[in-house]
Amino acid sequence: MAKSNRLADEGFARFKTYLREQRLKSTAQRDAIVEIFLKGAGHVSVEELYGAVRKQNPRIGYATVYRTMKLLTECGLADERHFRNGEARYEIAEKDHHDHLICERCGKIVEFEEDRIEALQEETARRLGFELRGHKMELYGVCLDCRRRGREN
Amino acid sequence: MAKSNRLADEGFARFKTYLREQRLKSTAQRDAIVEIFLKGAGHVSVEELYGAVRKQNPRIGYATVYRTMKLLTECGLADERHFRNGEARYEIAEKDHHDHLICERCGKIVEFEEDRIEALQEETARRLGFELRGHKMELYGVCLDCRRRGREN
DNA sequence: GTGGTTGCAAAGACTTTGCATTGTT
DNA sequence: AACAATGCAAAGTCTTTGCAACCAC
Repeated sequence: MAKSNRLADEGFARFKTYLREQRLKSTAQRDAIVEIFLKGAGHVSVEELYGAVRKQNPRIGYATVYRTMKLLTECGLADERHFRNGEARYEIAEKDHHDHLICERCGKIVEFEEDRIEALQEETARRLGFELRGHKMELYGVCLDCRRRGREN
Repeated sequence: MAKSNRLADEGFARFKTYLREQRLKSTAQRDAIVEIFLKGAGHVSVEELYGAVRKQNPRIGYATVYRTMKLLTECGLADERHFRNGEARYEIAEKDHHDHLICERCGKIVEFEEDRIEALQEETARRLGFELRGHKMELYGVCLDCRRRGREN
């Protein structure tokens, strides 16, 4: 455990720098939350994060998780997203943009990127008089495993 | 007023049929909500709908609006969506699919469709082993009016 | 008359906030 | 020591649900 990966470490460092710049304080709680978030698979709900963080440090409240995720979002390390039901989920904001493909049966979320789609989005926005700033695209379908599983039964 | 348009009338008829099929009852409240929803511009929040419906019939509660919108969603006449903040907004489910282009400044929502993007989505899903069932795409940017307004100030 | 429907208010899910206490700097 | 951060619980949103009165069929 405590396996480190470059992305998480860079993110962590960036978070620390952000705190210093803003004259905010480093605390064990923030460290724990940010570390777990950055090492996680992404697309975490606050509840999941709270659960994971609590295993490491049971003296942490929901409010702190919410407040820390807001911080992370402000400093650009996390993106807040609302899938299907409107519950907030956070994902690591990575340099390279990607979109989501979601299985309607098992809930699996696969990330992908497709430059040809991005180009067409840009073109479409311009055609309609908009200056494109960002986008959100989610494809919903049924994954291979679930289709296979369906046939077995 | 009471201007009718074909789409709204068709939708209304379809709703009535659905009620009959399910052995549910027609009520003044349901009629009012569905009528206002179908004649509206789309992308209504429950709150907006509640406000509009109340002008016509003040004896209507929030619960009824929620329940009726759920009915409309079940019978395929409305789509429930969660934009930016997770609050539910409903739009008329039309035959032909479209996506959304949203102005980050004024909140204006423009609908568009772009077959080339849809084709690429299909292709992408297949490539990743998914059977595509649907999608959601939102482009965010700044509209012409807002850019113009920005320059004036 | 029967059984679905309504409005209200209460309860739920998720998130934010107030405040005394705790912890960083 | 100053003051931000925390945990808790209370308050806030948005949405759902329980229930007696009500209304469509």
